[in-house]
Amino acid sequence: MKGAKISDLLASAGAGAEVLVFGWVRTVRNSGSVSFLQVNDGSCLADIQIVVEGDALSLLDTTELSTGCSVRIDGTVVDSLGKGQKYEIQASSVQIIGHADPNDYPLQKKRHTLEFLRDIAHLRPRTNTFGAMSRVRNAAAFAIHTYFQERGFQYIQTPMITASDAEGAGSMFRVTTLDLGNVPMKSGVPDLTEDFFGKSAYLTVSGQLEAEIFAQAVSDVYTFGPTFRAENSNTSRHLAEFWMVEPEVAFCDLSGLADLAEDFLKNVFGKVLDRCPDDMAFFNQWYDKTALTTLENIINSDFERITYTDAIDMLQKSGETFEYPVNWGLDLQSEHERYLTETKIGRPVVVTDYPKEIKAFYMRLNDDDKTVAAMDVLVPRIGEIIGGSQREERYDVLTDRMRDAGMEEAEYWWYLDLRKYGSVEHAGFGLGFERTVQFMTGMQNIRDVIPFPRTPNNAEF
RNA sequence: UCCUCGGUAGCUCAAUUGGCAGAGCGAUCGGCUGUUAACCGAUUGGUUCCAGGUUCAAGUCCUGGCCGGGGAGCCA
Repeated sequence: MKGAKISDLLASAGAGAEVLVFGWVRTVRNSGSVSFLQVNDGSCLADIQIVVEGDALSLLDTTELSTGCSVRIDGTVVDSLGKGQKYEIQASSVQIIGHADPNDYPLQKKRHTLEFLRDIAHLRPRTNTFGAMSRVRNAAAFAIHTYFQERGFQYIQTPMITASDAEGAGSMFRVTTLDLGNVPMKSGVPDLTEDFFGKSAYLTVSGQLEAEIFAQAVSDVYTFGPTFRAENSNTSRHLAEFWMVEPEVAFCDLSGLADLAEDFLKNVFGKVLDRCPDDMAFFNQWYDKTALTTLENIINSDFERITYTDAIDMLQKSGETFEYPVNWGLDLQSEHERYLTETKIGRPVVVTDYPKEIKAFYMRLNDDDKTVAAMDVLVPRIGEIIGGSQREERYDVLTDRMRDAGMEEAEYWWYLDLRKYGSVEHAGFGLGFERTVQFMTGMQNIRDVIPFPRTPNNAEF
């Protein structure tokens, strides 16, 4: 006999149904001849209350029952006599499956700090916060796939190991099978021809270049997978391993890409609100009182679109004093982005057409010869949630840009081939999945929106 | 990597000018006829992050290190 999910049981089973439930005990309350257990199985935020009395109680050693135990409950759904829940289960039997010694089980019947829970990442999914996080992440991932699948985008699995070491900014993790205690040397440097791939290999920082290959064959594609950055970043918004969504669209310009980004974000936010109302209400109550209204406002309003040049103008006329200078040609700092999206405009902003000097080589050069068709989607509190561009599809312009960037053309022969054979305009962006979840839930630290965060000096679990 | 704040009981925190290291929660035991982070009573709790130094005396001051929070840069 298979147990019922508590979520199904609370939603559909009426009083009188005989049920079997498996889960973990959250709290035990003993009161005279009756004991109350709250049991959670992770299917929903709510616990189900188990009432144990009479024969069921006399057969149970309540001193063995404690927070963290796994249990099997046989019983009947009844209308609750108490306040706080509609239904409860009148147990006919309670079996302890696995004990959790209360003397050393770390999770207590009280709130813990997020910092403490990070140290016990193997147990934190049993808390309300991380149960809710797991469900929201799941709903968001599903919404992302659904969004693209319903619009004819193909899901492309791009490689995690790459041999090109200049895909863009950012340090990469080296992948090697060489014995670090005994590296083969040749002319005083490591002989990488002895390594697994015969040359340097790294963990990918983006699936974009490979996604472009498929976009220029099957038109609309996206990737959704892990991405790695070896930067020594210690902030609430950075991870060494994170998940990135990268749509790449053929026959699409920057304006079309901005339309896609806006529609996509609104759609995903809407689906998560729809699918996880209890979890989102929980985050709204405990972590960010504005989370729900912010998301609803975004869904129902248009994103502001401004050029980089407009943004510089706004910042210079703002009357604000910034720590970093604002001048055309300089990149926007976090404080500038936050001023624009939080103070000046008050909703998501798409900033486009940045100076070519501060953006990547593959971004399409505009007719002014000074700017490129890049876009960043900025949202309050997080800053950049999406970075994207129309790609340079003109062979000569692209090779000029690569030369300016000091890149070796030969290493990108296949990327250049795409511009030689049936080249088309195309565009794509990268969305940080964890930043999206962080934004939706109002969680302050990105380490609390991924199951097992990888950051400098931390790869436990 | 830089700036800044912090590290005291299982957890969350207090400890005045350098002068006996504490509270709440948890846990344990007992009580309570339906509880909602149950409640009431008692008990239990310490390498004050580590290594040096100053001092009659260091949780507190000094030096070095480790770890964590917040901010910055890099970016998603």
